[in-house]
Amino acid sequence: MISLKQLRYFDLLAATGHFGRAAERAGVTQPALSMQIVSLERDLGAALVERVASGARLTAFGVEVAERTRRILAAVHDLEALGQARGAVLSAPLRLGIIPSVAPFLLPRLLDIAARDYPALRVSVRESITESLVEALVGGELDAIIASLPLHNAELEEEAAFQDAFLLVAPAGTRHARQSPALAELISADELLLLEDGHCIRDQALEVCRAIDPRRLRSFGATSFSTLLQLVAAGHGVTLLPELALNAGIVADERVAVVRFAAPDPSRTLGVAWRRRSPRERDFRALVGLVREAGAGEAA
Amino acid sequence: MISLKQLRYFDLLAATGHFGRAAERAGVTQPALSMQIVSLERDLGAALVERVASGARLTAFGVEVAERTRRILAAVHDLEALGQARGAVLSAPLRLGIIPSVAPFLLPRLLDIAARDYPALRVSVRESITESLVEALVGGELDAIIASLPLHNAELEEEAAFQDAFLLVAPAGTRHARQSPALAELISADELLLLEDGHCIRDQALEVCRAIDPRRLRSFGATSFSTLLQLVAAGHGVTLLPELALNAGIVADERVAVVRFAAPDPSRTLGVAWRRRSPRERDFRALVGLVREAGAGEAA
DNA sequence: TAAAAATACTCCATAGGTATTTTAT
DNA sequence: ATAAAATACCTATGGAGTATTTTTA
Repeated sequence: MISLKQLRYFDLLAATGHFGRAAERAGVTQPALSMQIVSLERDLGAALVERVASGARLTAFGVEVAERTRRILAAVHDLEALGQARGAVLSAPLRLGIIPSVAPFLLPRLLDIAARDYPALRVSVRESITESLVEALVGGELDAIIASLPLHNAELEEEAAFQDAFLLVAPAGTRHARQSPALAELISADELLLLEDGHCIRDQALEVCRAIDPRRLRSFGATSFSTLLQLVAAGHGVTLLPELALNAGIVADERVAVVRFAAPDPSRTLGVAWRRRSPRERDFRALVGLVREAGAGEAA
Repeated sequence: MISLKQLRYFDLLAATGHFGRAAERAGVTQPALSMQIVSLERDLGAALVERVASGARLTAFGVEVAERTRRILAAVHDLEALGQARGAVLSAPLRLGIIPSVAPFLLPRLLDIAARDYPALRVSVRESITESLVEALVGGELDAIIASLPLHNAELEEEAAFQDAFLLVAPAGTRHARQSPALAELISADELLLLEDGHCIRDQALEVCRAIDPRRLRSFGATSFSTLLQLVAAGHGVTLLPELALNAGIVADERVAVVRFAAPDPSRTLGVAWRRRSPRERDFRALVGLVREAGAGEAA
């Protein structure tokens, strides 16, 4: 009969790939963990890991079991949180994920507002691209994430906080800088500068510039807006910048001009997502309010 | 620390409402089960049941925990099934749900076909309305259900098997019986006879007869097509019958006429649904094939 | 008063610890 | 030869059994 102990140990083993380190993180000795893994393999009727000299390597079956294990442990985690959820709103520690194109501009104000309204709240933040945030969220490593919505994931629930418009940033004096309102159709593939692959804002920008064939883009991608702005200032092309970033004052270079697109101006929806049936839904809805206030504050 | 043992016992307690009977079903003594429930309550920090003279009554918190518990146990059940899933297709016992408006006409042929193609398969069937089938499916009591799709449930995956057309059944000689092709708009609320509330086919029939205000319907509802047909034969009104039922030969009364609607004739989609990430997806897709064959056989 | 659950206690299965051996590179 | 996991063996926690008491309608 399968036990949660087996699953907890196996989850750590899958994460570390090493019996000894998994045991250490579980707070037990290596043989204790080994025995539970063996018993889990017996219960499931197949090997979960391949024992190699460097440690443990998941079998294909093990990968499948590890994923299910994470979901089960996340559900148990939520069940345990259910008891505590009946305390004050946003009082329990919050493990928050946030995408890189938002984090530097929203987090400072968000944390200020949170500290003001919910002084007891302790927030730990992970910054990463949407894909890995969603994975961590579903796997129970995070409680909620701030990202561009919708995420199209049936296991998640989400609520929009505010709209973030895209603005065109071009070298001062060029035709794009004079254009008003800017037309996304006029941007060509060889002048558009974007963040590297994986950033949702890259895909969104390409969505805005429908005429561009993604394969014709320059192959490199920047890792930050600052880099992009430096490239634009040096005359290497144009880029799209979310209003959120602009309002945070990251454009302070006379060599670049910022142009608003014609209405309806392209924008993305920023908001909060969490696991369906998380007992902390009340917390997360309150968080949406904070994000909205932080976003509005930046936009003001 | 929460254990599956606690959850398994609590699930039985929630189902029986009685410590003694839950213990019996768990195969342990009453004190053993009681202690696990107490320890679960301690872990969750609140009472799950109210101890009354007649047994145990779930608290509001307990109801919430019971629902989560069922989901967790279903996920664990699926995990355990993962090991066995690598046997032959449709070889493990199948707990199948099926709606009443389909069961009597499809099941005989379906079971014949299954016995022919998968002699090792053991099927246990539960017949009930969609709502309770879905609940049982999500809770892990059933492996798959045959129902009218789509079910609009994010936790389920589904595949259509075949279309089942609606036919009009009217007393022979009346205007409806002469009408060809039949017009759903000509049916009035006081002559339409339907199954009782909860049967999906009732809602589907009302969907077909858009002009009818459901509140103006006769308040009673029949519990079977046979009853409906008797009523129609006796001249009490008309009803809609799925082609599946007709082909099973349940209309053998000269006093009633069956009329096909004009193209595009109204129909419902029948198919199979199962829990997302069930390891037996391969089984269920094979089942869809059987259902399709059984449905086509009836339609021939 | 009767049915049901909690408590008291006893026992044993098993999880986990330490020490050691086996395995793989 | 070395790191890692399995095995052997011992201990102790706690899950489960029986007997009994307490609770509640």
